Amino acid sequence: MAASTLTEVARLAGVSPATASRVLNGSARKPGKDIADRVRQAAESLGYIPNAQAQGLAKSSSGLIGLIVHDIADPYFAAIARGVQAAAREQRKMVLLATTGGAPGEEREAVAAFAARRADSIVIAGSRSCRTEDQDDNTELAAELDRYCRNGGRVAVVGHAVVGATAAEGYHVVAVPNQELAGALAGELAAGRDGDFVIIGGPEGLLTSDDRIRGFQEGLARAGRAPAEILRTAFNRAGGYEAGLQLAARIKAGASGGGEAAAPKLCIFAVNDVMAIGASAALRAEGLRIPRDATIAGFDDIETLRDFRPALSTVRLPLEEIGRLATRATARLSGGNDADEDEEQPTVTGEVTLRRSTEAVA
Amino acid sequence: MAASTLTEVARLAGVSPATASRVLNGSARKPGKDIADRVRQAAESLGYIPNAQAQGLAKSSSGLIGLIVHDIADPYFAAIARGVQAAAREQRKMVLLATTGGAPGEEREAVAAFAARRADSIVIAGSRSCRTEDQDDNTELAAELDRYCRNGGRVAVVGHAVVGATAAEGYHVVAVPNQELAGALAGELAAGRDGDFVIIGGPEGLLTSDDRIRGFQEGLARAGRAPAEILRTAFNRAGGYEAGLQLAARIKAGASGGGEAAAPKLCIFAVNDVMAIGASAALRAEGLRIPRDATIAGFDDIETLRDFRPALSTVRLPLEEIGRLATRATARLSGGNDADEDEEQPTVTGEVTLRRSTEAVA
DNA sequence: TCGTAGTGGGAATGCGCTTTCCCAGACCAG
DNA sequence: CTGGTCTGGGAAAGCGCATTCCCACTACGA
Repeated sequence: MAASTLTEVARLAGVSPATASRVLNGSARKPGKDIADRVRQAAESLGYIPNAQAQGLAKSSSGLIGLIVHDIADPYFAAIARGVQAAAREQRKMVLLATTGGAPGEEREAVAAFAARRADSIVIAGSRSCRTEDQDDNTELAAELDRYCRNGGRVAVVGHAVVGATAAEGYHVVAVPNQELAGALAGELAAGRDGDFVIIGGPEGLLTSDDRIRGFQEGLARAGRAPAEILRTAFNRAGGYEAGLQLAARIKAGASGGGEAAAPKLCIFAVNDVMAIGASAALRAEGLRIPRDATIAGFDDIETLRDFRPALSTVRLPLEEIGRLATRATARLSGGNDADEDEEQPTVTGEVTLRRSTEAVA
Repeated sequence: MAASTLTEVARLAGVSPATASRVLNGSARKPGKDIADRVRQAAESLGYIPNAQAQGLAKSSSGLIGLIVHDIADPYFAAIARGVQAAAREQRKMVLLATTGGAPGEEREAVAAFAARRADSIVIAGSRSCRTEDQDDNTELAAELDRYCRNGGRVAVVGHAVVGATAAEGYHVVAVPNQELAGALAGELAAGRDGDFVIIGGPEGLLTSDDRIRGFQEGLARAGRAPAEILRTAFNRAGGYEAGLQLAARIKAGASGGGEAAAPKLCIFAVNDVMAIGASAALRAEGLRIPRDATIAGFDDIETLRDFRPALSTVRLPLEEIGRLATRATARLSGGNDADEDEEQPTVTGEVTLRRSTEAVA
């Protein structure tokens, strides 16, 4: 038994398919009450479910929102996804998920797939990369997005514009003040502390990571501190762990080496919480304690990680809200005047959140 | 400029749409090489992207897999989602996401929406509920799923069959041995420990929670221990925290009250990791230490939570694998003989993982 | 030489729905 | 009573593609 069609419903109700369509799926024209009831009843008794594909074909709009993330199991993306999902529900749309591991090439494929499905809009989360090895893929990704926009699609990208994208119609960027916030964090950390700073960053060219690093250095400079050394590693827990091991060795060497009064403690800034947790685990595995032997801060304020001990100092980012904003941005139809559109853009703000992991121990 | 169509490509290449279709999208008939090249080139120059909606309409199959979870930001579901996504990619399909908060009513809506989109299959994750208040919704959900299956859809549900679902064709259940594993956990915890046990469980009627509770009690019984008291609370961190506060008060009362030799320590079993973490946080907030003042174990072995201190004893569940299995189960076409189908079903196993949080302190 | 199978391409139909266009009847003012 | 405007319903034309026929042509054996 195949799913029943509008035509069948119409026949059962004794009306034309046109009328059935008008009553079952919103239309400007409202058929008479008695007829409407008949149709609705027929639909009910047949268990009619409109074929969204056909509807999409006919109306050329699918009710789909494409979401591109690196990894849906990463709590950072999961939080954003929750926001996207919530906003999608507001718009009575469904979200199509694509995970790419962050590779621009796969992102391009995902965009193409979304375009093929005629997704009404696309939300791209996840750090943009401008590494030279990604250059070609980025160009293609930009071209694909461009085409998608020209064909009427709306896209929102979290953080940074896709490298090389020409600011087409319908292209939104939800700016995240990574740099400013990292600077503020550095400022607060620098106050009343005299040890050196070390940054555990992602691979060079990852825009989010680079912004946070740059901002942190700027903040340090403003506080009259020397720039921090930068350790490059993978942008995930494993990377943080690895860097943490290096630092642990260094700290232990410093502690045993210097007979002088307690060498000023190292303050570690990992460019995201997950890396910070990895680094903490490494330090702990090496027998070091936080904040006694070193202090550490992250970025993002991942919800799942808030129960960690020592509580991680970090920068709170309204991840879910970001997802929501991005999604909403793609929803604004070209109805209003363009000027308005730019004004209304709500802006994302974060908040430096100092916790135990960077406290001075008595 | 609208997206270009197959017809346009065909015209540019100087062939019929039929031929263009045959070369661009796999067909049994392979047109001649020269023609194929011409078509491909035309498609390339036009930036042709096939309209998946139209394809779906014509072939009546969408290349979509629907995934239903309670909350995508919950690491449990995020992990499963990752597996589903991976399996979907194997099948060259995309995943459509729906979050329901666990309400059967919303799950029904999601199934209907997936059916409307003609999703090829649906994967339902998340604990089934058999609370009386959900009874009606469950019935409707079951009916909806039934209809979906009858219309050729395949569905896989993680853990338990939807209450009231008639085992239709194409309905798979990925069994998770919650009960057995909880029993094993209880057994291992009971060995060499004499304090009382307390279970922090979800609301009565949540099947997953109930299974784990039942299994744990059985395990306790096998070990010759009295059944544990059960605290019912919300199936999330907040619930765990709340229960933790209660227990903390109780522990403190017991400690101060009894002048006798150290009252045997309480061992807490929270039916999932997130709740366990919540409970731990509550205990800590009340000045109690784990495992010194009480021991605690969870269930799931959520990846993000593994760096927690004290490391949480738990039962490792291959969440990602579960998502993958569920998705693959829906992929098996009715090609093979049915007998085979049942044999091959790979089975999910977990592993009791004792860590610091349940160690006996010296 | 003719007949037949086989090959490769095109015309046409339909997937299920929306929407424009058309038409019959109702209703009102003149 | 007639001409006009609404109103509400139906017919039909797509939306973009897959696919079933059908046909022209070639190749081959008899």
